[in-house]
Amino acid sequence: MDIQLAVIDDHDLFREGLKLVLNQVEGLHVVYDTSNGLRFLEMLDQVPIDIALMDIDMPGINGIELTERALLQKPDLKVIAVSMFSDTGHYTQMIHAGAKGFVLKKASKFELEQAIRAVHQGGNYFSQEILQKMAFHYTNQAAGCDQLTGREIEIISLICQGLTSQEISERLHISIKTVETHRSNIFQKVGVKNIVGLIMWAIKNQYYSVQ
Amino acid sequence: MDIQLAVIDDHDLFREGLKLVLNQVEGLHVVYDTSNGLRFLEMLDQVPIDIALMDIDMPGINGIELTERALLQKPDLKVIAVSMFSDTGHYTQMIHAGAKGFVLKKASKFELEQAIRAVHQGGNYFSQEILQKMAFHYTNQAAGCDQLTGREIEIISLICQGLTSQEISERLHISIKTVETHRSNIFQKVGVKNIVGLIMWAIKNQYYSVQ
DNA sequence: TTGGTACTAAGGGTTTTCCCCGATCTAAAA
DNA sequence: TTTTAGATCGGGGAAAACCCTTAGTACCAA
Repeated sequence: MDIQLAVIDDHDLFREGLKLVLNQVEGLHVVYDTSNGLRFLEMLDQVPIDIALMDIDMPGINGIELTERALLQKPDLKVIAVSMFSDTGHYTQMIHAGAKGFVLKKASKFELEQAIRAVHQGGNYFSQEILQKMAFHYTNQAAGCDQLTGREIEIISLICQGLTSQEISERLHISIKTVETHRSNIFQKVGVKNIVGLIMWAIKNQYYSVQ
Repeated sequence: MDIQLAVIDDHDLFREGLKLVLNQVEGLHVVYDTSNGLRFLEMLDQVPIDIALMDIDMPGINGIELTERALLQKPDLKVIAVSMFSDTGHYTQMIHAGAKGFVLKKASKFELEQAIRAVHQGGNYFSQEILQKMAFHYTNQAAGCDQLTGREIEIISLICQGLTSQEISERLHISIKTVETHRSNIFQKVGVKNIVGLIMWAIKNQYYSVQ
């Protein structure tokens, strides 16, 4: 019996190509594909799907929320994230949502096949780049505090508004050194190396909106 | 006679899929594909290629420099950018380099086919999203604000990607002092006081896309 | 009571940003 | 031919960002 796959990705060209690539592989079969996450949820009970290959950044409902809702609806579904980005914000949220694998879009078809087979047999698969970031965060961090604290989120917002550390310290009536400490902690947690990366991360993860 | 296509993209999965999708289309034939820009330049004289479908963001030599060098080597080659991003920095540089078309990776295969046929007949093709941004900038520049030069737009794009002035100077093979001068001029023209303001401005005015 | 987490703070360092200033070269435009 | 705009490069300096380490306090929960 073939492994029954679904592809959820709003990029038509990529989705179309992925379907062709995977159907060429012995033992794999793409039985459903869509650009629309909500439509996927509707079809989930009607089409027999083993593994869903899911993009994260999509308009409307994103891959993280979609994974959560899909697993609530069908707990034995397996989800593999197939994403453009390997940043911490993306993969931690995806893992937390219940994804069993994370493969980058720049992967080869062999790697993707490997991920599918591993997850189908009840295992996990994470691409090398993700594993390295995990290891980095694991070793460089005092165990597991991956989530941002309230104060940190507050400071992210102020940084995104263009305030300097000096200005933030005045606004919050704390020392500039405290602000700098928070800043460093945020960079580490989020996995970026400077303010530009932080802003991009914050916008991507909706910690800050541009409009 | 089929239209002979080449695909240059470092994302294996996407390139593989694109090849399959295009070869399904009547009258199109992918005769060469690679993830390596320099190898493409070597093959350019040996394989008969009408149109190159080129990614922009690639490790090593990027799509912009690659387009310039390919057109120098084979002036009758036609280049269509197939990019993830539709920001001004990307498409202005690509047009300047000599690309005849610009299609997003989230396009449908029908749109890509349309672009290929238009360019093959000596025309241009730019996706709707690009055209709208062009119009947006055209009208906004008519409304009086200082106009940015090509180099300045290029540098805005690199700043938004998180590169320091040092890194930008290395990427563009110019002095760090030159980068700093451009930076100051950009701040003055745009009317912001630091890098955070610039990034917010760039995103708001669609000089850079977050996703 | 002990341990973990969050928030606070500081020292002391390097790197980068940001802001002056002036300057040369080239190509296009007037 | 002269002017102008764009790109290039430099010195010097103040401010801000960034990095690493250590540490006190308060609070909550096991």
